[in-house]
Amino acid sequence: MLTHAEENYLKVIYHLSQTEDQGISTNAIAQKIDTKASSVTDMIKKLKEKDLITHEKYQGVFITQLGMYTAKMIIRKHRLWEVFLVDKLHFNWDEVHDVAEELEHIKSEKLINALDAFLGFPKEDPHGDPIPNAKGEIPYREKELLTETEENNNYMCVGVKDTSVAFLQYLDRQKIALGSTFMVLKHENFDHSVTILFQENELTLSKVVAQNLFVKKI
Amino acid sequence: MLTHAEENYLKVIYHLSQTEDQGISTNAIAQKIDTKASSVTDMIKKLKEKDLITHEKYQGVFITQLGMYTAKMIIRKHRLWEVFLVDKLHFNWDEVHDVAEELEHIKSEKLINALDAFLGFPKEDPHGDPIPNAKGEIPYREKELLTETEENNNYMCVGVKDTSVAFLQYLDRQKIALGSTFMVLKHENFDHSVTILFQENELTLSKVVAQNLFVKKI
DNA sequence: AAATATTTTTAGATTTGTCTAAAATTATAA
DNA sequence: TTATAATTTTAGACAAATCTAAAAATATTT
Repeated sequence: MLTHAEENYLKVIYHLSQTEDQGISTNAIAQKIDTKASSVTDMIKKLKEKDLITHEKYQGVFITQLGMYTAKMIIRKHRLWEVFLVDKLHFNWDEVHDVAEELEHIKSEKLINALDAFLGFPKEDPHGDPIPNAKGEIPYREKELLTETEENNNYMCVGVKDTSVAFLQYLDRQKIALGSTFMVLKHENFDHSVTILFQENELTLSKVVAQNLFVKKI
Repeated sequence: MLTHAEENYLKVIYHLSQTEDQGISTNAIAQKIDTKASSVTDMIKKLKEKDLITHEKYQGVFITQLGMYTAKMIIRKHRLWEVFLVDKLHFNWDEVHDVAEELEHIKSEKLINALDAFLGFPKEDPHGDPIPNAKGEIPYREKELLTETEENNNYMCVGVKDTSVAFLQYLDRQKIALGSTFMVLKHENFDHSVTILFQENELTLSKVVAQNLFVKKI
């Protein structure tokens, strides 16, 4: 059984491992958890002791199979609770993160599987991120960044890379939500902005925005 | 902001205060929390510092107005989550306590009020205990113990005093649930058992059972 | 009312998770 | 390739919540 702190570290190590085939550095973890490197070193010892990660002094952290499965169960809980908050309690997608960070630590397999069924076995959370199933399998969904799209093709918005309140509220103001469809009109070479035809209007999205919107060709 | 431990102590002190107009003794708290008296003394200092209780050395604990309100908000959360588990996730009434003990510590006023609305502003939890509203008001419901009833009158089961798994499963086996109706046939003087006419059968309930069943005359 | 028992508090220790400051190691640069 | 910089670990400290053992206060009993 893991403490809340151990679960939070493990989740961060899992996410960092997704885009890193080297060992994860102590500093990288410290930065994500917003803590000091010395605290991370201490926690590394505890997670290693529980066979969730491997670690040699000064060599970075690798997550084990057990660690990956455990992390995916935490992520499963987080994302299912987010769906609950949005679908059932009518939270906005920018309001769910902090509450889900607390709810993800509730320890009851029966609870989370019953919640999954109650929600209709959703495949994605309110930000378009995939929800691991009870076995730890993560459903694949085709998607690409708006920056990678082709002009004069139609796309549907299927996810956000940045899930910050600021970005989500920006999208709300532009009336862009998951499921929104549009045509890509022009990739501007100069500033890498993307102009789309959305709800009968031309809308220009900056590079930063385009780099954080996942879309799918339709 | 309170820690989980502080909330658990406060809840226990609140419950003990309901049936005690003296100060609550250190030992009484220790017994309920299943901890040592010395640990209780330490925690008393913390709760006193936060103005949730008053306490003079060796004199027992009294809960303050702030303490009562705070405790009722925790109980509100506990009972609303129990309703959610039973009504929405189809938990049995004997399976909800431990999970609700965890869920009651989730800190979000918006969450708990949205949950209240989602559940249709229930007045009672799955054991018939009243749910404080957002202001801390506790709805009153007429009820008496089965031991106090009159022969040849009709009653409805409206709550349980003992919420242990053993008692709840016993009631399940007898097919007695909240809302069940029956006629009280006989109070047996010898052993204080109560015989009822329930679903066309005579059923004799022991003194222990009758002392823990809340009913209402219909 | 003094002796005994019980309750409560204090003192000091332990575990978890954090910190600062210093030491050890690795990486970078002149 | 040595000097410098950055990273990582260790050492020691602290707060929260717990414990045991002993001391202090209160309650009970003869």
